[in-house]
Amino acid sequence: MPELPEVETVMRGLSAVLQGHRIVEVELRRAGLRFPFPLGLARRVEGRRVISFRRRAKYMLMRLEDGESLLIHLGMSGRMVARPVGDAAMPRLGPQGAVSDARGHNAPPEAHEHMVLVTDHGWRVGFVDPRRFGAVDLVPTAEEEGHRLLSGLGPEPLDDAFTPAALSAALAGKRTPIKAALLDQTVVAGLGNIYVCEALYRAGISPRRLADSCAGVRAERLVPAIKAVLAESIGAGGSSLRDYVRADGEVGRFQERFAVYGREDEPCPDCPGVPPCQGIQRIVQAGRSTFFCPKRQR
DNA sequence: AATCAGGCCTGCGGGC
DNA sequence: TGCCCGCAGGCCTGAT
Repeated sequence: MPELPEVETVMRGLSAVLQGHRIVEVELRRAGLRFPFPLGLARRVEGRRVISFRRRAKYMLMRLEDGESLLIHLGMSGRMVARPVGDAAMPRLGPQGAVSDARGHNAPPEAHEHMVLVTDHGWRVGFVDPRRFGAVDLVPTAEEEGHRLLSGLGPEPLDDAFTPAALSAALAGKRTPIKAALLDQTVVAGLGNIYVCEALYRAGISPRRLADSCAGVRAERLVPAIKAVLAESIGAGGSSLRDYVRADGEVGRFQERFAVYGREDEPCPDCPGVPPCQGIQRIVQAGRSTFFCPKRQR
């Protein structure tokens, strides 16, 4: 589910619930996810106050007092759910960070809720991840960037440092299709299958074009397209291909604005009617679906 | 060094 | 209605 805009939205939802509060208990329902939970996870988090949050690519970092950060990655199917303890209303933090249906606090735990943080202000925040491709780790706050999952990441696409020149340098010499290059987190960090498709569409670049040939003038179109689609999605609360609700009670709605993703055989929104384009095509690249308009994207 | 297929897991929707 | 198959938003590993 979660690419950069979704992780950003979830992180903001978590921040609204947790920042400034103390974790009084950590419940672990299994030994780990993609890899084992860090040694002493519960002991090292319990009793600590949550200082702040930040996001790096698709990773969330929850800074705790005493200098450690809880790193959370949602993988493909991860989401956060939050509910006040002992209250009739039971908000949930969906993939976008938040609140939905009501269940009694004695209701059985949600399926695949692998870790729960209980706070001193009476909230339970759970990490639900059916496919278990997610990850949890602890890292010294001063050494976050050196964590093995973060150290190799490329630039943040919304940072000023992510410029056409920087992207061109990263693409130069790459003999792989631009679609695959943009999914490479060392080139730019945080894009996934959906937003790569959408950004290439906006930039009018074929997903099959060699990455090397996108350095230069095409990067001048690609970088603003990437920034725009991410910023618009964050502004819409991310996209939800499943049901979920945010902390403010709104669902992420950006999926309604996808131009190409998941729209095989639908007309391309920007092609003029005559002669009609053949519509959005789906192809498979590196084992993943790519959606694009062959007429508009060259 | 760079690139790609395969694997990790479970759930869901479409077709029969 | 029910079963089976293909597919899914990420990322790491190993083979080439």
